[in-house]
Amino acid sequence: MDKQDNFSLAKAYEPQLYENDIYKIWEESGFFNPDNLKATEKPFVISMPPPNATGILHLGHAAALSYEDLMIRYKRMQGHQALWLPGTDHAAIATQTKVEKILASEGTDRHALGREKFIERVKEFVATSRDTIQDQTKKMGSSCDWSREAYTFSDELSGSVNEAFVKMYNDGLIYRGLRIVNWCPRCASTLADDEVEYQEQQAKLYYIKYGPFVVATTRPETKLADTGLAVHPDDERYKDYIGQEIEIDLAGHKITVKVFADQEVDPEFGSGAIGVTPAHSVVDYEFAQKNNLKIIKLIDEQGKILASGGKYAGLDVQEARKKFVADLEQAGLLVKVEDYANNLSICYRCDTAIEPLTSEQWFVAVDKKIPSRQNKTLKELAIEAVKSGQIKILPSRFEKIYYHWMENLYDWCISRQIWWGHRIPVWYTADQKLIVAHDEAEAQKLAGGQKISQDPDTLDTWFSSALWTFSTLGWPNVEAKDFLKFHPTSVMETGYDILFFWVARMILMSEYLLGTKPFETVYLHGMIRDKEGKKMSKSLGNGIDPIDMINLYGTDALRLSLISGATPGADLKLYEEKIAGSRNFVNKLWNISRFIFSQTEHIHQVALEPKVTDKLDQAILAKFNKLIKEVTEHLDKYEFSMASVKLYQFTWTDFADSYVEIAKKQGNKEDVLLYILERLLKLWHPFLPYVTEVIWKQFNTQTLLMVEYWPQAQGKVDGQAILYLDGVVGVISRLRELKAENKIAPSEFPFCKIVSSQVSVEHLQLIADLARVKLTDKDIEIEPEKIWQCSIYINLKKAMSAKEKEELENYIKSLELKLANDSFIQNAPPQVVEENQKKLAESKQKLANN
RNA sequence: GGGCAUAUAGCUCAGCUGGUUAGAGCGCUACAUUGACAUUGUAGAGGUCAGAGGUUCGAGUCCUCUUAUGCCCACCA
Repeated sequence: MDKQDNFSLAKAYEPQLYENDIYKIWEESGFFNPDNLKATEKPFVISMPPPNATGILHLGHAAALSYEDLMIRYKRMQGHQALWLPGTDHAAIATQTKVEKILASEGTDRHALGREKFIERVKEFVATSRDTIQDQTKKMGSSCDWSREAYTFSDELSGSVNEAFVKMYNDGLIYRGLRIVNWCPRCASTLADDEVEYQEQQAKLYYIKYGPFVVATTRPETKLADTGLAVHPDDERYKDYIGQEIEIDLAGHKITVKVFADQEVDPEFGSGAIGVTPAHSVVDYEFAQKNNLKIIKLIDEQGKILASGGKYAGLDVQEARKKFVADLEQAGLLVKVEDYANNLSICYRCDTAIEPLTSEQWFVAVDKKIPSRQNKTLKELAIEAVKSGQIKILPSRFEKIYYHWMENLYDWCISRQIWWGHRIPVWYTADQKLIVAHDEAEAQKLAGGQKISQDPDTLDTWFSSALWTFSTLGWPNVEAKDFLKFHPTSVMETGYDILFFWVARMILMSEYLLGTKPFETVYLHGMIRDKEGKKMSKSLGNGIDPIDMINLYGTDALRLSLISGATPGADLKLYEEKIAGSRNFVNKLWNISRFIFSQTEHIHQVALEPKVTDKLDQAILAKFNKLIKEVTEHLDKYEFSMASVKLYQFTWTDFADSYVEIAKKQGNKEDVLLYILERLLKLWHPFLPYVTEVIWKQFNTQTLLMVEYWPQAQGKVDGQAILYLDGVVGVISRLRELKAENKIAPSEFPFCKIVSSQVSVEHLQLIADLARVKLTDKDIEIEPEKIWQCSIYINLKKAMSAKEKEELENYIKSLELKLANDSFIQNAPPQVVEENQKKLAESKQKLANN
């Protein structure tokens, strides 16, 4: 009995018992580090999109980690030196916001702490949340190289940030200028254009008597700083005013506006006249540039009215609006107020309404020709990298979106007024001379002994992330071993929601700084949603915590759930039942292994495909070879879900339900079973790393499955054998169907005679055993039923229902009609015609049998 | 306002360049079950492939329009 001694697998797979140990073994093996892998193929590299160092892992991260680890493990098994470089992002605004909230709950704020203490506080916070993220990343089974773990705010990476800044400044690609910017009053900082989100809101549209005009506005208070009035050039009502400067009295507040014409003005909207406030509207700022308007700054960085607002000075925007509207009304200048739906711009980090205002900031010039790059602009370089096909974006429709975004990009505002982030590497002398340097010492030298102070602003967090693929590999040291070996990276796997924030900027920076692409392929995954398709969020309470799922069902189950059904660019609905289903599959794989091992005298590896004579063995090997081919092809095409579905079907249906059952009856299949199982574990490993590695241990090879070679299909796929197996299974199913239909208990064995010239006696017996019928040689007085290559004589009948009969008759009719159609016979390929004839014959037979 | 995506069984999704009576998993129904697995097995019910036109011998699959949903972009005050 004591085959039990051969193996030690519990009845059900309990992931909690194994996962931590297995991860430790992997980690200690050193194989996460490509330096310890034999180089048989060129390196395969993924830079892990650095999660923000602020919080916990959510399902989006879990999905990304699953896809990335899948690719990395697959490539590693194929003999590539696979490098998956992990890290975290200091996430400037997000982190600062978070810590400010904590401070607020303690009744203090960053100003009370002061800059240095505040930064210390953020560092503490980041250190603990980074540990959490690292633990959770490990829990997902991620085979990333922790020895190369990076952090955007480390000394090394800060060095590359300064290097990039200085180089760009020297090339004239970074400049300081007074322009209108997006200002978040809560963050007290500028934002880049793409960091602004829009939220539809119900607003009021105020119609204000404005000298001889009426203007409509959603923000009446800004009218205090109007310096222009725009009308359509063909608008008869206002033609005479064009070019004039008009003084306007707004309930005591006097302004002077220059009237000008612009095609952009819609004469139908509102009154057809637009009051222009250059300092506080992006559109108006552009009007001002074109028409040489004065710019009066009305609102300050705290959202308060400046002295230019006259008696409203000192009020905050909302109060000023109220008061001003009341004053207008009293002066009889408020014509009417309408309800109006418009888009409010809000901060993507804290949802606060954005205040556009003019301010002196640092910008990256995206439209400036670069002499060292054949006079191309940053924009052009970034567009070309994709247009030329050097970088592929999956799914490809995002390439168009990418072009559109790039083409419409304005200069990128990179200075932020927050404290947490890379300090802008610019120093000022007492007489405001500006010094750009790599560090303070260099700046000091350049200042020639003068006293200097550093610019207080920090850089946009995306500036440092844009360098991620190479700053993590040693750049700016272009001789660095890692940089030479691993850049450009292979795949950038990330969510489509940060295509612009991050992917686009990495391309831009890499093309400019290195003259090469940062990666070959961009794989954009979709968002993870709940069963209703809603975004998972804390406020909705519909979020699933990946760690909870791992504790309940195991990491492998979670990973498989995130992989199957996911296609690039498409959102994935995830729900607990799906994860439970994956858990069931993992357990199935476990039990298949358990059974095979229990049947085996000595568990061993079977190096070569077993030589077999039985057609059923040939068939399962043929199906398996086909599977290897398909799975490999799907993975090469980034069709992860397809690969998992094919593996799932083979494992459960073909292998467990069909072949293992056959093997139980026939016996003596040890080598075929072991041969397939061993390779099946390998194929599954990138999807289900833990359970496969645990089972693998039973082979006692002292090797890790993680670094075993990816299986290769042997020879041509034997299609004949596959058809034979499918035929046998078909007959078994038919017999079971007849039994079930006739309410014959599974334990009963009705007599049955099966005649076939193609199927061996042994296999006929097998069919009978699996279908649970008793074979007899005696004649049974009944019309045989023809299934595949067998004639079945059995005293059972499935009575065709009236509906089924009707359906069959209709089907026969449609076939007859089709075959009677000359143009079908002429146009359709002969193969198709033949198939239809065959189907007709079969259907007629089936009808006759009833 | 522009663009993109999706629409197939109660639910989540396959269905490649047009040619099996449209498939899977979950759920549902019936039956079974103490030596791989109830995290199981066997069988079954369930769809006019969003709607309307068109191309074709033939359309879930191609074209046009319509509808619904979701997303992205956009300076309509």
